[in-house]
Amino acid sequence: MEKNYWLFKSEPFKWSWEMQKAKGEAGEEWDGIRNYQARNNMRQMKIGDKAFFYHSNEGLEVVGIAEVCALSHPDTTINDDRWDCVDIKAVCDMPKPVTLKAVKANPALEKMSLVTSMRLSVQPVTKQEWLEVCRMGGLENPPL
DNA sequence: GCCAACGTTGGC
DNA sequence: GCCAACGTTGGC
Repeated sequence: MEKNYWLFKSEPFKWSWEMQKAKGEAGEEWDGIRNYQARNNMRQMKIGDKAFFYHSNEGLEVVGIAEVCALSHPDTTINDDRWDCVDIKAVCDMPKPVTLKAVKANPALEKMSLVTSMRLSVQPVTKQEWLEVCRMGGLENPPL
C-alpha cells in the first residue's frame, strides 16, 4: 500500500526530538492534540508512515524523521472520546536541519502546509515535498 | 512578550 | 446556524 507522509510539530520545551529519540523503538504517544483537523490527519495514518519532526517556537526547523508505530487510538491523557492519537518513533536525524526560512524560500515548497497552514500541528506532506525537504536536509537516501 | 491568525464555544 | 467573544498557536 502507498505510504503517506506527515509533519508533526512540537515545542521543544514540551517534547523535543531528543526526548523522542530517547524513547527509541518503543515510541511515544502523540497526545495532547485538541484540534479536529490534526486529529483527522492522525486517524488516516498507517503503520510505517513517515513524518517530519518539526520544532516550533524555538528552532523553527525540521530536525528529524519519525515513523508511525501505532494506529490512532484514544488519547490516554484525557477522558474524552473525541481525541485520538497515534504513536511515533524516531527513525533518523536530519543531517542538516531544514529551517522554516529555507522552506519558505524554496518555490517548490510554497504550497506546503507548513507555509500555508501555519497553525496546524499535524500536517500532511506530499511525496514531492517529502523528497525536497529530505534533499535540503542532506539525506541522500530518504526513508520512504 | 507581542500580536496576528485562526479554531472553538456559546448565546441568541 | 450565525457570529461575537474567547483561547491558543506560533512566528517574530
